[in-house]
Amino acid sequence: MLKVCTYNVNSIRKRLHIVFPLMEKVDILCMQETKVEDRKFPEADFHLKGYHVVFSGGKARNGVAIASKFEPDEYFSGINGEKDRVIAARFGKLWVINVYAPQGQSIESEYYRYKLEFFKKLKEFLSEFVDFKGYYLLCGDMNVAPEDIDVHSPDKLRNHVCFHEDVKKAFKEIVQLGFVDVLRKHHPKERIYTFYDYRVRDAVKRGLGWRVDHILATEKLAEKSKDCYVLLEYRTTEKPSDHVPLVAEFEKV
Amino acid sequence: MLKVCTYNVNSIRKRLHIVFPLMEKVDILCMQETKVEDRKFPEADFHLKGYHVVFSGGKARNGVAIASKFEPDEYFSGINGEKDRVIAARFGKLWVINVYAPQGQSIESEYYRYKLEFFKKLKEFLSEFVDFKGYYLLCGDMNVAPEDIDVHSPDKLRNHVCFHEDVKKAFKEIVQLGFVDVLRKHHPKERIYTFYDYRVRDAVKRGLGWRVDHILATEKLAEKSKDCYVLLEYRTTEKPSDHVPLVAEFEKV
DNA sequence: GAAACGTCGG
DNA sequence: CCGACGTTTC
Repeated sequence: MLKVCTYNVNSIRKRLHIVFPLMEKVDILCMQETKVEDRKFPEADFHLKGYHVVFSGGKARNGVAIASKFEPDEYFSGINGEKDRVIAARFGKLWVINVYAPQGQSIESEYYRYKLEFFKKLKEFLSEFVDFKGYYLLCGDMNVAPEDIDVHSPDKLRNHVCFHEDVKKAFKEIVQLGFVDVLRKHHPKERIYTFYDYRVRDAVKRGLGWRVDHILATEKLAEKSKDCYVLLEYRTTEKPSDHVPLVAEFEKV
Repeated sequence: MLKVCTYNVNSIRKRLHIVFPLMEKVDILCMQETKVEDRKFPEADFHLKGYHVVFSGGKARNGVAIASKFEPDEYFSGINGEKDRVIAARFGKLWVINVYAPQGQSIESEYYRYKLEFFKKLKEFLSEFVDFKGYYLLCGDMNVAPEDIDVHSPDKLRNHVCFHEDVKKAFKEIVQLGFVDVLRKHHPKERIYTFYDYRVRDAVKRGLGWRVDHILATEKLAEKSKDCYVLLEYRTTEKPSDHVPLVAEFEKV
């Protein structure tokens, strides 16, 4: 069994106490918002624990990394001239593409236009790069809740940058290139959230969450998926990220 | 036996892991540089451990506090319109006056003039307030090393704001009002430091310290002093202050 | 070197 | 609320 996890760490340096216990449970960990320049990435800590890690980030914001129990055969980072939002690594026949999509701030803002542009560029990249007859995994913090079931109050949130029609459409176009939403394959109707905003008090207790982190697999790979679930305990330990790790299990490819 | 301690905590909120173990060893703890507004002072933590505490500070800088195992009979804070550099409490016949003197930045700076002015005002206050036939303790971070033996390199430091002639004179005038330097009573020739600057690497190991924290007693009280010593172990634990707690032991008054 | 704070961003 | 960072002070 192969376990792959996506987790927005909200600073890798402040989350090592969560990341290493998590690595004991999974084989490949895709991280977003590492918030660290490459030269300051805590690479040695991973090596000391016997893990491999590849990363790509800039100062203070964004940043992505993939940690793994086996060494990637190859990897690259960056699309569209930006190095801190996409990193991909190949493990044998499996390509793992890890994405941190822009949040977008507000519907009217420049950042939202940039977010929509990002999805357009990401779609172009994936159309080129992915062999939809192969084993490809697209995971990360997409900053999109695709359906009403994926947010706590859909009718109140239709103008939110992570739930607006335009961004849902942009995301859907990517899925429709040929991906399967692995969580929904196994839990089509369950309310499962991967993000509880720090700023809303007792968000977990009150169920005020979002499903914005995703694991998407090409069909051939999705056929091998056995389950997909969140690890909420990591959102409720000491000094948590405001995201929740999302795990998918696959038969070995 | 009564044990009184002076300790520049360099943020009370970041030093509770040191302050509470220290309180197990002493009866009265005078703290400087609490660096916290009164409304954010961690008063509840002291009460939870069964200690009394009085404090007076402003935002971010300075700030003084006195914690104790018995309740003070009375206390006040502030001299000269400044509330965050002096606090005093009476325990029966004993008055404890806790001071955080300005550092002074550099000999030429405005802050140094203010430092000299502070000592002048402090002297005036003490002349008025202290009954030199009674039991009074003046302790705190004075930011003055009174003699050559009190700094690691006297000849290199004659222009330092904590070792300049003018500030030594200002401090000496206060002592000569009628105080005894309790550490020097018991250890007249020993090199004992209470401060090792964070910025000098391996300062403790290399002996690059200063004696700028003091416990001064009126003569009647000094007669009852049994010993005075530093607790260097608290400068070498996890997350230390750059100062060292200084303890004086007295027969009960 | 370490602390508080203000600003920016999620 | 919780990050990173720049600034100020010691």
